[in-house]
Amino acid sequence: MQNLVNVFKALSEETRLRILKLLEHGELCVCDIVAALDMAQPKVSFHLNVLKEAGFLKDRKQGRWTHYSLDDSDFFRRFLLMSVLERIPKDALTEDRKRLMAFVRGKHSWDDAVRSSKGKRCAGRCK
Amino acid sequence: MQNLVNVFKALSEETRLRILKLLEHGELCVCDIVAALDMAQPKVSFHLNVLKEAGFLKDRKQGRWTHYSLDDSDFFRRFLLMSVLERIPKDALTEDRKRLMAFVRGKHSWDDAVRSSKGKRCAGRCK
DNA sequence: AATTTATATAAACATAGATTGATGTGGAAG
DNA sequence: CTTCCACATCAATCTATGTTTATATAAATT
Repeated sequence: MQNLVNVFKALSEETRLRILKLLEHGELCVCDIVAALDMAQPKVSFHLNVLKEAGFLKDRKQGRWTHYSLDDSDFFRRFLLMSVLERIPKDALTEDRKRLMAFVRGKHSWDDAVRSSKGKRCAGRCK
Repeated sequence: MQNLVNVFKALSEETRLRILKLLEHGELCVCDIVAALDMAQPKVSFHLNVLKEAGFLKDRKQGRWTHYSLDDSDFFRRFLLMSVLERIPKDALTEDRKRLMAFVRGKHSWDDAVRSSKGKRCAGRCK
């Protein structure tokens, strides 16, 4: 029963709903999410962990990066995710998406400029 | 968005899930729920109010009593209720039901004893 | 009107959850 | 093997939520 409670607890915080919505169209690394939400990194890591523990997210580690994505392995959670994502007002995430896109663009142009000379690094806010 | 958050917040507490489960088969007055949960009355009233504010319960006042029941007017909440009720392990509520039944039995036998002489009053733990 | 009963509300207190700032870890680059 | 970077974790603080005790309200009975 406590398990069920934790599922709902994970969904009862605005930051976490924003994270889920950001991940709607595919995986993102932590620094992407930090940039999109414009929040301190430990704060974001905290919420990512809550969502992961509750079974809503899975992570994939690759080198220095950790990529998070929606975990659709459980039917109940998947349904909850669906109804959450569709119920978040569209304009609530406009700024997040704007920041995310700007950040990702930054990463790519940086990559292009220094490709094969210095390798990859995180752009913009990651310093 | 905060509205959506509150829906999940209401479901992320064990006492409140127990209340919902108790109401699965029909309305109950506050004193019934207090007896079933074996908790202080203000505590129960607090949780009933959280569930009501979140749109999961409605109330019906009749004389000195307030009867609460599941509010099935909204589709989303109704679905949430369904999946919650079906996911609560059966044995988790055995004691609650036992206490509820004992209490309700108490009310009736008391009623029978004094019917039409003193009118109705709450039995057992309500003193 | 005074009293009793069912429930609600308020204030004080306790606990759990979230935020922040500092530090730790592990991989990759130099 | 040292440094840098992405991320995680920790300890301290702050805030929100739940609990308790006492009191208020309102209906019904006396």
